[in-house]
Amino acid sequence: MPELPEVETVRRGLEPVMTGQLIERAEVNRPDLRWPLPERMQERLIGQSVLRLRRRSKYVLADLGSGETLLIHLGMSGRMLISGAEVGGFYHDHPAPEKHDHVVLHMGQGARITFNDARRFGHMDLWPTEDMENHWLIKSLGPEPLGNAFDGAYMAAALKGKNTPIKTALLDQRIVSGLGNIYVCEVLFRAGISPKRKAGNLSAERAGALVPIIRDVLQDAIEAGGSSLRDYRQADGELGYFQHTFRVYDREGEACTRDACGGEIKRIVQSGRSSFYCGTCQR
DNA sequence: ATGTGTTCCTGTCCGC
DNA sequence: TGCGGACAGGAACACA
Repeated sequence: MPELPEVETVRRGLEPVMTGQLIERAEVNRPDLRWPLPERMQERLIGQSVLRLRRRSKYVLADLGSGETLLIHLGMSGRMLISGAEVGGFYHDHPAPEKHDHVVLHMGQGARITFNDARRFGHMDLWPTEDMENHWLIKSLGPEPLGNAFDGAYMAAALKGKNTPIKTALLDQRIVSGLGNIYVCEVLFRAGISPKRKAGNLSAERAGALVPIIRDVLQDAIEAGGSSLRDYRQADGELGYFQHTFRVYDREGEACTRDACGGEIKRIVQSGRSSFYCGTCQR
């Protein structure tokens, strides 16, 4: 699930129970996530205050009073659960422990944050705050799609000469960071560009036109996530999963929703991932 | 340097 | 109802 909008929703949901609060205790049930968790993680977390919660690409970054930053990546199946606190105006009691609860943070005021990740593609790390941009997972990330450095000129230059399909290029976090499989499909649909088109074959105009579309798609999804946080009425305090309707993703065989198109949504596999697109209006 | 395929894990769903 | 295979929102890594 977690692409940039979901990660941002998780960050916003964690903010009230983390920012300005103390980590009183940390449980590590399984240290072997995608990579081993950092040495002495519990000790380095215990007693630390959370100064601020940030997001870079699909990473949540919690700056601690110790001068270290806790990096959180959700991978494919990572979930964050808040309990012992109000979420969206509703108090969520502590649930029974579940199978893949790998890390549990016990915060001040009795709140608890549980990181659950069945596939264990997620990760956590601790790294000096001042050196965060040099963290090995962060340093080669491309620009933030919602930031100022990401503009039409940049996009055109980044795609120029690329032989790879545009679908693959937009998934490449070095080109632009934060998009995943779902939102790349949605972006290409809105742009009317076939996922099979070679990135370098796009005109500078069409490449540049991707920028406001990418921003809109992400912004819309973040807003949908925000409203799901506001109206939190689910049984648990799980963050980041919100019902969002997609125009093409997972709609193989359905009719294209673009006015007067009448095409059919197709699915192909590109570099091992499904691409959904309209064969008629995406060129 | 680039582009492509494989790999890490578990869970779910679909057809036989 | 069981079983095998495909597939899942990520991304590093090994290889041509």
